[in-house]
Amino acid sequence: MKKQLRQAIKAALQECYDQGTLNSGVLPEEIQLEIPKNPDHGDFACNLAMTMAKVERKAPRKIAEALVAALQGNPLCEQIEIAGPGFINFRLAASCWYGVLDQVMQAGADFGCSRVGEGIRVQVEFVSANPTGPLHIGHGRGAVVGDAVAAVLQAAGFDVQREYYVNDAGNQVSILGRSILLRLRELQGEAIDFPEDGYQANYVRELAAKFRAEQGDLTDVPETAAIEHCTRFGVAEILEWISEDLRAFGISFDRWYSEKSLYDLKLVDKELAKLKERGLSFEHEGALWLKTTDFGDDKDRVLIKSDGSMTYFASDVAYHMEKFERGFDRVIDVWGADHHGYIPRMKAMLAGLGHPPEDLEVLLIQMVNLLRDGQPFVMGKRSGNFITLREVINEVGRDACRFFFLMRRCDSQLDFDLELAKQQNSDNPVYYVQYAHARVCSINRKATEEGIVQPVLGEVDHSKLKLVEELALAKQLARYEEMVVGAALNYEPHRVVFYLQELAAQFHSYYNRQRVLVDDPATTQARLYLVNCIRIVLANALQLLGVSAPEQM
RNA sequence: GCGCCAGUAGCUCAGUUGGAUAGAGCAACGGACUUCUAAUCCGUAGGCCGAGGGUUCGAAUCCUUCCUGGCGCGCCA
Repeated sequence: MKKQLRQAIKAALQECYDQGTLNSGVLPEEIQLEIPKNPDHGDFACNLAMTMAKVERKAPRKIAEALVAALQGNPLCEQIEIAGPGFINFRLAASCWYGVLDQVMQAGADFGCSRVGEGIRVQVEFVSANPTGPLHIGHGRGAVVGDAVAAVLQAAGFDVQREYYVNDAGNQVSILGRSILLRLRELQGEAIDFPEDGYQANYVRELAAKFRAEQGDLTDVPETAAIEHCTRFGVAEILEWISEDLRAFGISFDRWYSEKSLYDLKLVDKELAKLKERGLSFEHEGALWLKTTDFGDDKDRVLIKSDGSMTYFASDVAYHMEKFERGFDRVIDVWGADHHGYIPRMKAMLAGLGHPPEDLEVLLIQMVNLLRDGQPFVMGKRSGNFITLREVINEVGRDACRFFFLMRRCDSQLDFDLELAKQQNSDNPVYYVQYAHARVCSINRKATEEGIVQPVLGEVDHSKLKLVEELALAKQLARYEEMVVGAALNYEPHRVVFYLQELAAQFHSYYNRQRVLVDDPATTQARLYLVNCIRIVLANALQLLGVSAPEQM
């Protein structure tokens, strides 16, 4: 719809030049059309006359007059007005808007999908929590946002892969291994002195007990090998928990990428060699550094420590180089906001290798403040005082939980009060939206009871839809695809949430004011058609968020 | 000290990438169930968009200086 109008304006502009009513000959790159807040200003407003005032050296209103003269008689438009400082306001014919109903019916579950991202390969890496303990609430937010970002990108036609990076190498997991081993010794009756930096939580004891039951006591095994055994066991077990938790949340990954495999396959060495070859790394005081300051970082960064061990950064560099070698055009990382200091060095690394830094997009997910009855929960993996994501999902439900996490822009902090989220049962916006869907289903059930046949595509008399709220609903549906594209290009799934709330509100209002099943069969058919289009769009949008669309509530 | 994010109604937040009179939801107040589901709807009230300065036809939005809150600034992961 917007495209057609834009095309018409472009043609009108050309006509003005041909006829000499406008002279600059400048063709703007993009003609901006926006949906005005105030419905009195029409369906679309165009600011072209104002932006052209400078090059054209004419008053905006004069330019607008010339354009409007050229646009007269266009069948798309019912009314064209010049308003305010020089806006051109378009009101489209109702028949244009009701055309989208047929598009919704025809496309069904695919309505809203587009091809703007066609042929572009995108990887979304998210969660990627260390496999040293169960997921907590902060991971949950990143998980849902990452999943929804991937979903809107897919809907916009991008070729998307979801990946989880498993930090199964390095210090943290070997601390886990040592912690398990110590608990194992404890089970064997040894008095142990549990270190400060060990994992104190109870699940480590459970892992030790399970290890003992399955693999025995490790009595004659040398310490380093024993720790390694425990590490592998612990990582595998915990990854199992994590993937179960994510499944419960409706999230699955195309690939789980092991950090350890980077080392096993010598990929880290290989990528570091490439950096050296390009003169991007240098030795200093026995360590190997990456010269990130040449590309906007404020310090150079260590890749190999003077004791010969690799930093985390080294494997991250190798991992991201490898991502691009796999052929992704764009790589999206979803991180906790506390890692934001890491972005400049990653972008610097890419720039050094000749990639435009924009190819890597880092989404920072701000903290979740977990509360219960207004009291803050102090979280810490090692202290053992935390609520797992699983417990939260069990307590407040998957739909409410996902919806809640997606309601805000990810770069603002989120207070999550468990009692509030549960208590909100009737006030929670997720039910409001789901209820709208269930209500349409209920109308359909009633229609079937009364022997009314569902309307068929192409056999509906749109002219029976005469009310302003019906037209407004059709316009809202027409906006859906563009909203999804915007959410995808900006990585902002919360737009889908706000759209859903608007559409549901419009529907509820309509429902309360008008009956769908009325005496006149043609009107009944037209209204059934309209509300079922609404149902389809509600379901499609909820699907993007990973929230269910119940038929009955 | 330097950097990142945020600051909009009493509370929680949107704000179409610079557009016209700044919007929702809670909370408050007043109404609507003999109807396809009241988990709903209708109405009232609520504002110095953190503060100052700048950019222009036009600023909550862009630039700048402050203020407040959160988070970072290791040869930790």
